[in-house]
Amino acid sequence: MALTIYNSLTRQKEEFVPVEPGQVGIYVCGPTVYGPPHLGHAKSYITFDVLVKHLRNSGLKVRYVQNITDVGHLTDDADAGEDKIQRQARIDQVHPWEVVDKWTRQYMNDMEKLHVAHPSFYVRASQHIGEQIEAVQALIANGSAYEVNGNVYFSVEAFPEYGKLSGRRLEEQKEAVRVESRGEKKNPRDFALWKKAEPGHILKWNSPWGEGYPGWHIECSVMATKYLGKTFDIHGGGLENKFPHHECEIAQSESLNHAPFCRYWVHNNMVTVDGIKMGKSLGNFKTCEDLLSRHSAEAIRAFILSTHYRSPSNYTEEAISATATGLTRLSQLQSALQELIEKQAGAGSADADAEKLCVEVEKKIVACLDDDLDTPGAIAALYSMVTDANKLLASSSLSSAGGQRLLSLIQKWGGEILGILAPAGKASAELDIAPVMDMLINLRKEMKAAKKFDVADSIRDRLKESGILIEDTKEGTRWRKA
RNA sequence: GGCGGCAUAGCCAAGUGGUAAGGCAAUGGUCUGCAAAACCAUUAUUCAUCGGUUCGAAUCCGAUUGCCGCCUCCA
Repeated sequence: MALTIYNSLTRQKEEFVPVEPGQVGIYVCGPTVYGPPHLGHAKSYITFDVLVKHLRNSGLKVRYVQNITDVGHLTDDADAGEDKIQRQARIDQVHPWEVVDKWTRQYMNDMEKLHVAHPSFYVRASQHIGEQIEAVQALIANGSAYEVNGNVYFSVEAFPEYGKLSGRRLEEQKEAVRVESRGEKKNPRDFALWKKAEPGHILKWNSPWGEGYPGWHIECSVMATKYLGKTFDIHGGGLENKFPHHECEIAQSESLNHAPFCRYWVHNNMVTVDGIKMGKSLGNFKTCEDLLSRHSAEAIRAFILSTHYRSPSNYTEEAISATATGLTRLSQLQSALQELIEKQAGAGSADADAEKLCVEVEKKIVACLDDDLDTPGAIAALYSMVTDANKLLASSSLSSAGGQRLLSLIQKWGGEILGILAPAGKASAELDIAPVMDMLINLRKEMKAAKKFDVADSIRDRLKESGILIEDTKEGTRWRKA
């Protein structure tokens, strides 16, 4: 069984074969750090988080590199516009590096809260200025680029395959672009490799062409090939980056290295809110911080992963709430299994069934993830396993060992890999309310014995109002947080 | 205008030629003093519409309608 993944470059699903057997190099476009991380970031990075975890679980050694774009870049790829970071710095009246630092930290914080594992390492555009300058020089030297007035442009006509990723034909594009936008470029589709710093521009570096800063696309080409090789396995990112960003990356890299840049292009789809594009100008974008204040990380992940990565996720409050409700079945099972394990139940006749169930479910989950990262399918497999596990549990013929087997399975896939199951028992570290709860539960038990059900119900109702649920079972009363 | 994607039950969502996964919501039942949780059962003769290919199509092809994204920064 091996991974099959949809390759945007060939527009079909392909069996994944790494350049180096047993090893995977993956590069994912990270955020430009000038504002709060939002649900769109979450979709992208949760997707690649699961991909990487799945690859590692499959026995592959993965080097996962993600960039942090901390060099401004213009709001407009033509010659107008302002550096995004600098603009934010002006608005906040701080130094650009303060903007960069603040949002880098926020990004990493949010990702950690969302159980998105750290990449193998992050790379920063600002720390690879030298390499970028060298790449631009080499491109000029081999005739792929030219300098005009301190700006350097890549000449798309020097790369006949330009457009192969996005399906845009250069000839068709020419007509569409208005002549007046051409400026000093030889071809209006030429894109900047190096920009001259206008007066007042703060984030700038010395270069053979004077003070300036690197163009938008060159950082990814340089950093990806530096750490992963001239031809590496997977390049990931959001769909909206397919053109022009990724198209330009291919043009630069392949003109420079004369080797295929990346074998598999993986693009995740977008997030909409109530059916409409999420965007700053529309004022409907959901930040991770805001979402995390109202929903668990597990619910957010489950919401994202319950839609295939190549389909758009439509955020509605109703949808994410329903997802969260569904998730309680999984955590209920986890608690029930832990209870069984603590009881140290002896050999059970259902253990063989549990083992069989685990083998089947794991096989199914792996098959789903291997099939172009079908996370909705994997979650469905996990859910139907919950029903079966509950049946085994209800049969009272499961031993602690059998319970442990089931528990390990849901913790591995639900917890570690998909990240939709919170580890149990981590709650209430601040204050141990267990003794208080014991007291209340005993009191309620006495009331029930005395047939004072109104009092017993009142205790239960009031606890519910405080966010604690009381459940009477044959083994006694238990409680949990709502 | 160019490029790409999507339309599956009240809602979310799989399905990649062999006769519609899973979740939420709802209803009935078992259990319970009553609940909760759990389990059982029911909920799409049908996959936007119209044609075509095929023994057979939600799945392939064509047309139509609607929605979304990209083409300017964006995950």
